[in-house]
Amino acid sequence: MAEHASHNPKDPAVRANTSNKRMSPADRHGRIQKIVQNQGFVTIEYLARQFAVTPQTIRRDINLLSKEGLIQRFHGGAGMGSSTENVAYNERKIMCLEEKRQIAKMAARQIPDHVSLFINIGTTTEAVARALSSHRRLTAITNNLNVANILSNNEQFEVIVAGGLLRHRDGGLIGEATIDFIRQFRVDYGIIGISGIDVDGTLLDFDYREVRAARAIIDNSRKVFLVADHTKFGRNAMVRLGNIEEVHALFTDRQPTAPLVDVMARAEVDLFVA
Amino acid sequence: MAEHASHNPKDPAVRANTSNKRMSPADRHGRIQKIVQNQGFVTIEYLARQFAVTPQTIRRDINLLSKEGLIQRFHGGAGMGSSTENVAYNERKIMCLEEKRQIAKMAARQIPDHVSLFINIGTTTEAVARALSSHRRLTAITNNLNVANILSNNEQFEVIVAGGLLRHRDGGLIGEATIDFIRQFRVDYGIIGISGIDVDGTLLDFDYREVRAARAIIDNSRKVFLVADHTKFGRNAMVRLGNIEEVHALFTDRQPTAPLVDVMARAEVDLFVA
DNA sequence: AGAATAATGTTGATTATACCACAATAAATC
DNA sequence: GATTTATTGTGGTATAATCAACATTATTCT
Repeated sequence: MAEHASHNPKDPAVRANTSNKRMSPADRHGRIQKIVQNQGFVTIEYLARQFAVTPQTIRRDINLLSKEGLIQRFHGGAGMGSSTENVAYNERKIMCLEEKRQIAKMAARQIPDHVSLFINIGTTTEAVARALSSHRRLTAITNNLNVANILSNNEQFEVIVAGGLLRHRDGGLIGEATIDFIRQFRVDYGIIGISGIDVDGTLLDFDYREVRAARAIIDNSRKVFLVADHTKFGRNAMVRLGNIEEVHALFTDRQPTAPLVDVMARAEVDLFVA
Repeated sequence: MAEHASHNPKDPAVRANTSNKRMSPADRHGRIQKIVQNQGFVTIEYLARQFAVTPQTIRRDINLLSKEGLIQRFHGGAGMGSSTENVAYNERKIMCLEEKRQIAKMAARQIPDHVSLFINIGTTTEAVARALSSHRRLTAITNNLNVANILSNNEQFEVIVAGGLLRHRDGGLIGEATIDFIRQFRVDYGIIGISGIDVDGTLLDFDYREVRAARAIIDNSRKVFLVADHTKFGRNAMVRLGNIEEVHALFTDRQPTAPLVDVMARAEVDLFVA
């Protein structure tokens, strides 16, 4: 009755490659993980043939492994997670990626070697961390796990992670413990992002806990750099962080509106446009 | 008589990728190929977002490129042409990996839902974190960035990262700040790994800063679980962490030597062997 | 051995992706 | 500037992959 011969476990042509006995699920999981790591990407069909089981079983395995973060699940197959390669982080928020890269590059150029700095939460600040990769002997304190991972690739950097509650969404660390931790330091440069900048220069964000962390960074940095792409201009958010007058330089990708430029000029805030 | 000017590959790519203007198809093809080569596998959705075009356009690109044999087409995405078709089964040192999985699974079974726990540095403790993935509503404090990443995949978990100096090698957080941070909490379960266990039950490690963190975890946990594979038995390391009498349970993959079992029995340390 | 448990296979409904043909847009040529 | 050509977007439809539930088979435990 076995019409689907290709999936029949008893078919000698498709039996497991090391032994004719069915291997345990745990063994299979380990081998799947290894295959995925070697190949980069494999289809479910391929794995089903390799282990002489139905695709459904492989799907269950892959669901499990991806739940544990060991591999990444795709439609029709599985690929490497971000365990060994630092390639993939949150794929969702890579809008304006190129703009952010330009902004970050520009900001990194204004930061010398051998300095200490804060870097807080935000995709743009993450871009700055990447742009700093060829700097030398930096000491960086961050409440962003992605930034920590990026910077830790450079052996020369001393990376200090601020403790606190981990926000699942973006790897940000927040809470009272984070604030207290940040307050222990006083650094040369503070790199902060922002969710919105009002026309009068008010800096706005959505999460008050993140604002408090940013506040602590501003208060404990000798120079403060604000990085923000043009979508942040005029954008409204709930929580007030402060005013743009408090920062020393704004890095962005488009000329801000005239009123904002006026405010910045009066407060002697440097403006860098990519 | 412009015959096939549009597909001319010699046409110099003058359009910069930085501009928000739409890039030429040829440029996009080149960049897609590069991205695929770097990442190993990317989804069509991802590429569509990257280039701000519809998935359909990406599909046309991928069909073209795969027709030329430059990349390989998959359901939902594209990957590298697998130049190395050989499914070389490499080293067998995943043995330890598999054993760690077993140990971790066993330990996870002894941990209820809705509890708080410390998890410290070590590959075995990372395995425990993975094994905990289907638990519910755990609060975990860790000084291991990998553990933090693993646990943050579960939305139900409250993950607290202990601050401190980041060790590049393994993503561990160490230093005085880490100790102070850990001391702020008192949790139900402490999960610790170890580099060596002497025959008399002395727990040993290599890095004194890591030992101090583990010490703090033991002192502030109501129950302490030690996870260690059999390679740790009798292995020597420099720094003394404490004695096995201080832990409540040992999870391992092989029966320890008789003297050690005696010590554990006297101190009423539970022994779990996978 | 027999019962309990875990793992796998099977099926049909559901969802996601792919394809096709044509309309709309942008670039290029005259 | 109008026309031609290439390129991309937009539906509708086909196909593949996923999921959920249950039946079946291995495995484990007493």
